Amino acid sequence: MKEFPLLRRMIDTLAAAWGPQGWWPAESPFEVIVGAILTQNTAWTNVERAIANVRAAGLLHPHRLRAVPREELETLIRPSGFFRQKAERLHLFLDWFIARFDGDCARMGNEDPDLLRGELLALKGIGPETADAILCYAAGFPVFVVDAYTLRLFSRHDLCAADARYDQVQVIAHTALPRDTAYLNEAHGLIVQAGKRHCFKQSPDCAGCPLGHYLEPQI
DNA sequence: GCCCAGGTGGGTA
DNA sequence: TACCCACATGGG
Repeated sequence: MKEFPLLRRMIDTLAAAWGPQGWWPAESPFEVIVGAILTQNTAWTNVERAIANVRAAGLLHPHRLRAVPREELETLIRPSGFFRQKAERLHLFLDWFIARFDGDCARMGNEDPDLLRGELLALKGIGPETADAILCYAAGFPVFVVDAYTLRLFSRHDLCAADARYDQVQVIAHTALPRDTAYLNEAHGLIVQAGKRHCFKQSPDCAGCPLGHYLEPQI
């Protein structure tokens, strides 16, 4: 495996080339949470349609969204796919979120992040990526979010095995990168951007990619 | 028509 | 632990 400092250089290279990413794409911390659940194994364009429906119905608020009947919620989020599961998951999350924080994202920031992560993971439908997205982008904790792009990029650059598990990949990021919310926030956004541009594979798409020189054949 | 997308949970060996 | 599968829509 390559040395972890490579990762720091890769992120800084992308940051210099592309500038601030303004990740996560949402207008409020609560919208981050809704998006994090709806985007599970789903293209973001479909999530946007679903969130637009929720917003248009005036339901992009914890208490109001919890009060919506299940079938109505399913109809609103249908474009994001897996709509039956996701409607249940949203309601289960909201039960906890309202009981625990009265639906106030800012109050999550006062908790111990490790304990909060454990509570989130205990909820049906909240796995490690969704939990970490909530911790970083809705609660403001310095947590790196691992996703499919991250695994592809890291394994392509020999930072981890192709079948590495979530926590292993996260440890690499937490070891190599500053434990700073703004930095880790940006790092994930840059990796998503790199993933969308197919920087994780050698192909004509890589022409002009800032990471091009990291893609030289490794002897 | 076919493959894939910013995952997760449940079942089985 | 390590697979396998269901879950559903929309775009390329």
